[in-house]
Amino acid sequence: MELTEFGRLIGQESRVSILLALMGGTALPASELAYRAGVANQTASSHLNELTRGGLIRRRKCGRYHYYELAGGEVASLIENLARDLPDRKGGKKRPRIKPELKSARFCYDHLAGELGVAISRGLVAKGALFLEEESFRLPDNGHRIYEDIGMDLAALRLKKRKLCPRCVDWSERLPHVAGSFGAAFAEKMLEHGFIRRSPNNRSVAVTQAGRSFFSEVLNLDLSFLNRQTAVPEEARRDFLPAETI
Amino acid sequence: MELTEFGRLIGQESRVSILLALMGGTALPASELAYRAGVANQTASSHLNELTRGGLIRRRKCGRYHYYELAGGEVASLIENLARDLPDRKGGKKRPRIKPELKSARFCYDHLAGELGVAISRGLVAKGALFLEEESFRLPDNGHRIYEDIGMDLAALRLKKRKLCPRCVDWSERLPHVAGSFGAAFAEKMLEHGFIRRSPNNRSVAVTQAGRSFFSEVLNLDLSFLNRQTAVPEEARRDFLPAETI
DNA sequence: AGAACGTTTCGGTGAAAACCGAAATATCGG
DNA sequence: CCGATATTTCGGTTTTCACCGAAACGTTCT
Repeated sequence: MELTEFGRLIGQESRVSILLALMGGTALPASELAYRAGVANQTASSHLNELTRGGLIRRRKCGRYHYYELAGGEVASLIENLARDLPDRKGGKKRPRIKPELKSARFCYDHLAGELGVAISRGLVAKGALFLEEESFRLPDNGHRIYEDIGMDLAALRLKKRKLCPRCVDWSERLPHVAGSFGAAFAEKMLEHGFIRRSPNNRSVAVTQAGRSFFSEVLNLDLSFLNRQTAVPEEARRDFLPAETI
Repeated sequence: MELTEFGRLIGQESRVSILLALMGGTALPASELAYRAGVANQTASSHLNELTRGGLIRRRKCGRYHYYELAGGEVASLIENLARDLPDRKGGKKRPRIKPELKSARFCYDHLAGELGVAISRGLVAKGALFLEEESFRLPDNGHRIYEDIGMDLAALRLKKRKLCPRCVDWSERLPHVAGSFGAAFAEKMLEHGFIRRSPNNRSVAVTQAGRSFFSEVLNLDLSFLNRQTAVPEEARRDFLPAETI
């Protein structure tokens, strides 16, 4: 894509809202995206069309529903990296505050990011279950007890053509955490075991009681950052969604 | 800055032309930028205003001339990285061809990039005058004969607060080369010694005969990539500047 | 088949903004 | 001080495009 073309696409609030809504990696139907962007369905439809033509998102039809999703992990990291590296305007107003629940734990496309994502990667490294290398992480050749215990099949992951465990430098934390097929599979396992739960509203993630035990006992993580925010006991699907800040 | 705001700024051909014209790191007067963008001075002036307010460029007044330049190396790498990572539109037209003279050797803000930049960094590493590390390069503690011979003062560079020799992953080559205060000082020395010459039209760089000797004899570089393009014996300031592709 | 629903296409409106001519401002060189 | 040059500000025109109402299209449900 052209630089100008890309700029035009992300130079408009509604389209950015759509992209940010998709940053969690889940596909969403057109009307939901229209709702989150705060525009009529027709308007969103044309935006979705442009984003698709630009190669940033793609469409999966499912009956009468049209699900849209990011065109790939590269697009997600492109946007995250961009948001991370934008210069602070000198005299002007500073960057808007990051939502606390996004800062502490969120999905970055298909793997975990935020303080939790960084902490997990650190914990795995500390346990010798992951090695920090120059461009990416590396998994131990013989696997690791931790992965067996949660039922991950590393051999299957190695066969995929996708990068196994590249480093992703966090937008909010500016620290590396593990991405790629391993990062995605690990996050998936965390969901399966009920250690984390996705928010229905955005890409933030809540750590369950079982998750707290797992992370603190198996990975020795310090989860104090989770207590900073006032705990919301039961998160309901909100009818009004405030505009997403990345 | 805001994601949307940034997108709006680079979502317009004239403003992108201005930014690309400044990517070489040299400050240019307003009228020159208007000329390169192909718009009237008044139009360029308003664009320059917006880019300045967005923190992407800054102004240095010099008498009746107003010189504009990129706000810093971070902005340059932001744009280079962005251009590098943009997705290819699937069915659509592919990315425009890179100009050969930009591909082979160019300035990236204040250091050398392109095939020449990558080759130099490689050559320095091969000579033991530079070490490739995780996030950045490293210089030998005792300096190196090469730097003495070209008159570089490494001690002075170490005192600057700017990063000494970070890695910059090339937009066209997708390979690391050396940036930072060292990268800038090295490029400056190459200019001083007449090993390279800047194009007056864009940020491309020509290697002189003396430069060829230096690079091939001192750094053992294979400079065959310089012969791919039809040599332009004397590059004149062109009156008509074709639109810059990044 | 017909109603209901999600989505897209079409057409028109209104607002934003890219652009330039003219005039204002600032500096330089006599 | 005056004319020349570089740049910006102001005003007005034109283009672009975000937006939504209405209608068309496709799928599901009954």
